[in-house]
Amino acid sequence: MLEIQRIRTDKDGILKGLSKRHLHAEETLDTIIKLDAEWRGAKTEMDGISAELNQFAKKIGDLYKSGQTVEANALKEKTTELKANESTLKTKVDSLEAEITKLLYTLPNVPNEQVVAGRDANDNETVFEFGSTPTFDFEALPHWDLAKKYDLIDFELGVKVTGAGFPFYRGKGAKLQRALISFFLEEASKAGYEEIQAPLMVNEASGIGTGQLPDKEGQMYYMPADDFYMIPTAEVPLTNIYRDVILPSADFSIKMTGYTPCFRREAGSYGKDVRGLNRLHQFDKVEIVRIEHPSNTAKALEEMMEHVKGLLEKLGLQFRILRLCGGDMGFASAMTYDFEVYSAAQEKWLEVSSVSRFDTFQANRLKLRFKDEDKKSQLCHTLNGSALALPRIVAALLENHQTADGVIIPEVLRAYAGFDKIG
RNA sequence: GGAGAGUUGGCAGAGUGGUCGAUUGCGGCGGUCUUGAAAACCGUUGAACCGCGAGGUUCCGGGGGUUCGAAUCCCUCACUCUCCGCCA
Repeated sequence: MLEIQRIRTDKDGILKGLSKRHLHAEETLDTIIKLDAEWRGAKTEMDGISAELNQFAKKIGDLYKSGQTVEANALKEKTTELKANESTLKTKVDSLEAEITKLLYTLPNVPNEQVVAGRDANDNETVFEFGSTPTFDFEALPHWDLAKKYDLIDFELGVKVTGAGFPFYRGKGAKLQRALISFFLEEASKAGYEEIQAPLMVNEASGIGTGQLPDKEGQMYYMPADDFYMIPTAEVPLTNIYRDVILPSADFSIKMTGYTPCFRREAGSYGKDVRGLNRLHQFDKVEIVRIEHPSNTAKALEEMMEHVKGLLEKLGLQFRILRLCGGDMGFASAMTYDFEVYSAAQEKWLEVSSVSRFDTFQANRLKLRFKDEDKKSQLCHTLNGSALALPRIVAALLENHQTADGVIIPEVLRAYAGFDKIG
């Protein structure tokens, strides 16, 4: 959520930023500014009346105590009208507040100055490339065929037991999952992230804190009996640890990592885009989350990208990094880098990680602040990224490291997996 | 699932209608003393909003009500804890 203060003072800057998302927010901003002015007027007036009423109450109390009942009763009558005015104003203030908040919720984050304008994925900028496309002297199979051939993943069984998008992993497939999770968590620990096991369901306040709610309910599984949401990413529970927290000094840098299954209801999409592991309702992911002083955000983002790069290099996967254009960025993001791995057998790029800075957008909703040198509360910055999401990594590993007689497991995974080849 | 008890400032914990944004202790910060530290002593220490400022308003789990006046009384919702039951 954008800060109202910022809208008051930097409307043009915000408009310019949002236009990179192809969002024309002038009308919304003007409405907010107008409502805010009304709100401040009504609030000031109401506060004045409250102050007056407080004075009366004090006087009446004193009069009663000194036995001057008649005078006290006379004063009481004077309060009636004031109370009515106060009540009217309160209604007005409350409804203005609600209206403003509702509008604020509709505005996405303002893109960073480095972000280019653009409409969709076609306008993203490639900022880094690594590796080369493997070539095969036999007919390379897509991962869903490899998964079947080596009995690694059973999609049909998932349909039977749960539904589409909930696969079973078995044998070496299951062990490969576990190996990847362990590898990712270990690497994150080595990089200084605290490993955390988080709940897989969260309450409504947490959903609002990180921006999934309101409005995007449909993307999450919801348990009405208990009013819980299944997490779409570990970002939600990890970041919400710091909801309503004021860090005591400006000297902090919080680095967390966690493995969780992630649950996405998703919508739309069909055909080969959702085939196999490309898009699932439940998948595994190791997430990294950082909470930083605003002056450290750029550096933190850089470090997170280096971390993810390192993982992909160690797995021997060809990848590229895209800086998303305004139109392709998530609602809460100020800047996002997507990591895509090339799938040789599918001949397409698969998104395996998304590293973003949110600046104060989440912190404002979370009320996550720190005390600066002047003991003033200031909003922190939040960042997060996948390091990494498993399914498409598995797809790429199977497809890119396949040979005519099996799939070679990357060196770094062998100790975790307990085998060096599938098949 | 059954029964009961709670929810107050970073923490602990007072406070049953006005002098309460709230006693006290711990912790934090500043100081005195000390070569330095500890101890002791003194002072200080919640958040949000409106206002150029002076200052004002709001917040004692959330919401509503009674009253001139509510942390305190009433209603309602949520959550937590204890005991019993069930259970990984």
